[in-house]
Amino acid sequence: MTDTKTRVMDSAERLFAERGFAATSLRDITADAGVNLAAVNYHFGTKEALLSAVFDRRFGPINQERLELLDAAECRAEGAALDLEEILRFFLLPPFAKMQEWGDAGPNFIRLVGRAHSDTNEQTRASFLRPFEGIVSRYEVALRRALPNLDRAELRWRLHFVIGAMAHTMAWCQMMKTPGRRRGAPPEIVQEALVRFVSAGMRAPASDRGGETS
Amino acid sequence: MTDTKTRVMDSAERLFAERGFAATSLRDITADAGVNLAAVNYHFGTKEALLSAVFDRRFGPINQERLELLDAAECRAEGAALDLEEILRFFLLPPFAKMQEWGDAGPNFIRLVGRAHSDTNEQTRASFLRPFEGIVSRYEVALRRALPNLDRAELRWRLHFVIGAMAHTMAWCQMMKTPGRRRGAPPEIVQEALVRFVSAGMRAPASDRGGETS
DNA sequence: GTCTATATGCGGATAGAC
DNA sequence: GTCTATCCGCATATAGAC
Repeated sequence: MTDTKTRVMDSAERLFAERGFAATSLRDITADAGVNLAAVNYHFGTKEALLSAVFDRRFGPINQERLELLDAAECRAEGAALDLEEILRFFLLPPFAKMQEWGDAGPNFIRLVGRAHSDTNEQTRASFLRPFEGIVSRYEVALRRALPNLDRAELRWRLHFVIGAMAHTMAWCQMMKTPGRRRGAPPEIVQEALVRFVSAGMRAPASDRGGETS
Repeated sequence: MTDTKTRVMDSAERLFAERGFAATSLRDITADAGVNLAAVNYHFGTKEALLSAVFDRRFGPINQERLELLDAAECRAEGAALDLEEILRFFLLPPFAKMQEWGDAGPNFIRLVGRAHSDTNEQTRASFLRPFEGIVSRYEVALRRALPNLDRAELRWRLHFVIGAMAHTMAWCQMMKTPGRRRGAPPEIVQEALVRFVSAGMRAPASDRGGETS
């Protein structure tokens, strides 16, 4: 039996992902976790603080891996521009890699993050979107070096589309096959398909003025 | 002064898009609309029925246009396969075209739909996702004809990524410039960028086994 | 740290006058 | 069709015993 705090976070993670934050009551969570209602306020203070705790526990590690992979590769490259597909791989794959590391609890969090990407609430933005935007800026610089002929605004929009494809895949990650399920492709197949798709999208011929070719 | 029913739907549309369904109370809506609380139950019955009404009002026309554009083009082609980019244009552009037709109220609904794409609630699925899935199946057939060498499962996933890129762009459509705003690109620019991006993604070289080249 | 009990307010929905 | 007033349950959060 794991400890109360962890049990609450696990249940919250799953229920927030399935029903959304506002539609999930603390009673739903504590009933699911098999703990007392008052334990939530004792351990976390408020419902919003619980949401932040749920994000912080797993989103930090994902983003740290994103940064470390990029840093390490840039260090190895000694000033040369990185390969486009490599950069996209570093950006896209950590969520799915961690999902598999985390076992049964992984998909819950990944779904939650997938949905959070289209969330405009101020509470979600604070604990989720703000740190993510730092990552995006960092990758935007790397991508600009890999695609030096692509118009800056166009690159920003394409990065936006990359995030959309990734977020949607995360939100519906239950469509991927895990060892126990019948339907759906294994995560590795989907990940590779995603990388191929967005790599080609980033390299698309540009509009009439200002061209990127290869 | 427009009629009460319309005012309620307009406010609901905006607030559902901004805060989400569960986080928006009927009191928020009626206060924003400047109508009496009881009017909601008189005109719509329940809060869920109001949500359905909000979807039905605008999502039907969008999907009808998607179908009509595809039908008309297939009719003109007289049995020949359509061009990939043309198909994607028919699928992707109606939401944005309608958004601009609808003026100030347009972006609210488009954001709502963008968020709904990653919603797994049963209530949202019923009034939104089910009809959409019919459209997707129809387009999947057309795409398979345009990309006959692409593996079927791979095509499904790529269509999934297309939807993700589109949904994310819809959810953040306030980033596009409308006549009165300073920042952001005009919608036409973004739409074209999206079409170019996903067209290239769909045509990406396939994995080792089973290839699609041009 | 964990429980019971409860304060306090907001939620959707309705009754019934006009 | 529109209003006021209200029912009633559920929400978050807390007090205080153990």
